[in-house]
Amino acid sequence: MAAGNDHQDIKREKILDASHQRFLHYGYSKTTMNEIAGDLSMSKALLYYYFPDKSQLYIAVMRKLANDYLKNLEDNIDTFANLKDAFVFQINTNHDFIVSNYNFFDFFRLNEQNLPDTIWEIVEQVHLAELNLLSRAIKTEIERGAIKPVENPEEIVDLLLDALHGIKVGAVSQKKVSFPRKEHLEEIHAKRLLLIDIFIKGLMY
Amino acid sequence: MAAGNDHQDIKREKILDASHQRFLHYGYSKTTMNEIAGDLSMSKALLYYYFPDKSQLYIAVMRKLANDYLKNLEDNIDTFANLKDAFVFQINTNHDFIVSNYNFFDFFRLNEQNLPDTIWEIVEQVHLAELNLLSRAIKTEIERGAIKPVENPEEIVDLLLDALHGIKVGAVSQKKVSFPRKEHLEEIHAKRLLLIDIFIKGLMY
DNA sequence: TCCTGACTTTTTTAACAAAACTATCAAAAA
DNA sequence: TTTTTGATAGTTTTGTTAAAAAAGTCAGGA
Repeated sequence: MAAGNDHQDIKREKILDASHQRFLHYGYSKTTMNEIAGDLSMSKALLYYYFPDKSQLYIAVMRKLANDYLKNLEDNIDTFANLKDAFVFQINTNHDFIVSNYNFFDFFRLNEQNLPDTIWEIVEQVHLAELNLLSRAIKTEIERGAIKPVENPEEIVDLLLDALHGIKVGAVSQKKVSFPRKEHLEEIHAKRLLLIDIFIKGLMY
Repeated sequence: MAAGNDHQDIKREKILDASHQRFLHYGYSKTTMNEIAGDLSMSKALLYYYFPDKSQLYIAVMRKLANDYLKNLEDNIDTFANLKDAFVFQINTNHDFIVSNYNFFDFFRLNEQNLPDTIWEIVEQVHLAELNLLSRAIKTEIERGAIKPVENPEEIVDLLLDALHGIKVGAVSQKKVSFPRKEHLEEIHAKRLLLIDIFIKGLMY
């Protein structure tokens, strides 16, 4: 029983890896179940033995990425001496995450049709986790007496995350595109560091 | 000659008004030249006598809106005692402008296909004007000694405008939609005021 | 329990005709 | 000479349908 599940889990992982590669390079709608099965030298029907349908497979890949990202954040966010370092770590981690999975998220935008609705739940989940982690960091900093007490830390963090998310580069017309181009990521990252700097000072005494 | 041009200008204004109404209610691609002509009880061919084509007509409407908006900003932005009031005036003005032309801008988003490319020039123009006005406000405040000197005021204003633009409300999935829903505008406005407050404090000594 | 080939059902694509719309123009009206 | 229009040419969008591709199922084999 246990050995059987182990074997199943290993196979599931292999399927997730192969799917990840396909989705990363070609996106959801340009990846077929036959192609994934072909990469793994297995029949398409076997994919349906391990995953109920294509959308659930995609979601499973996404969930794995999200878990890795959150794990990284949770393991480190409490280790910093002050609020600014914690916030800087969050945007650095986020930046690295986006860079290494750029194509995956490039496809994962409004342009892509037929994306399963449930992915938004994962995004929501990640967002809530980030909100909690950073709110806790603010509360700690207030107790420490380093910044002014605020009635609602979650509100402040939500505001900051929105603001960070709004940072774009280039001309206005370029800013309208939903997902930033790869060559702009570094510049966006730099601007976010600047925003963090000003924002944190605004919270201080 | 002068009387002739006057008459032409009046007619052009009437066409712009009728077009504005149509574009406001139905958007660019769902408005036909026949409908505009019908509203004015004139032939479609006459529209082409006053405007070279449909896109130029749309752009003319847009330019008129932009000019009114900028005029309002330029006339008042220098009359404030401090930087915060100037910034608050900017977002209030912007808010009112969006509210009263909501449908126009609701259509004016990525969903709308076939929008003439040249409209981005107008958006860019408005953005640059805002950038200049607000940068000047910062410079004034620095001379006044109220905030810390910054090497590049334009950079700061650009950052703030991006951040303000990123402010959304509701769940993450809702935030993905390009243009905010009408019932969220007030909440967004409130959050922007909060962001301004923190941001300005971050610029102060 | 794990796996497959063959099969059914659903979705996407391509081609093309019909309809709607933009844009033009010669000529009439003012 | 300037302003206006009906008729019409040219282009884009829409609707239809058949073929191709892909998703998803299933009976049965190892």
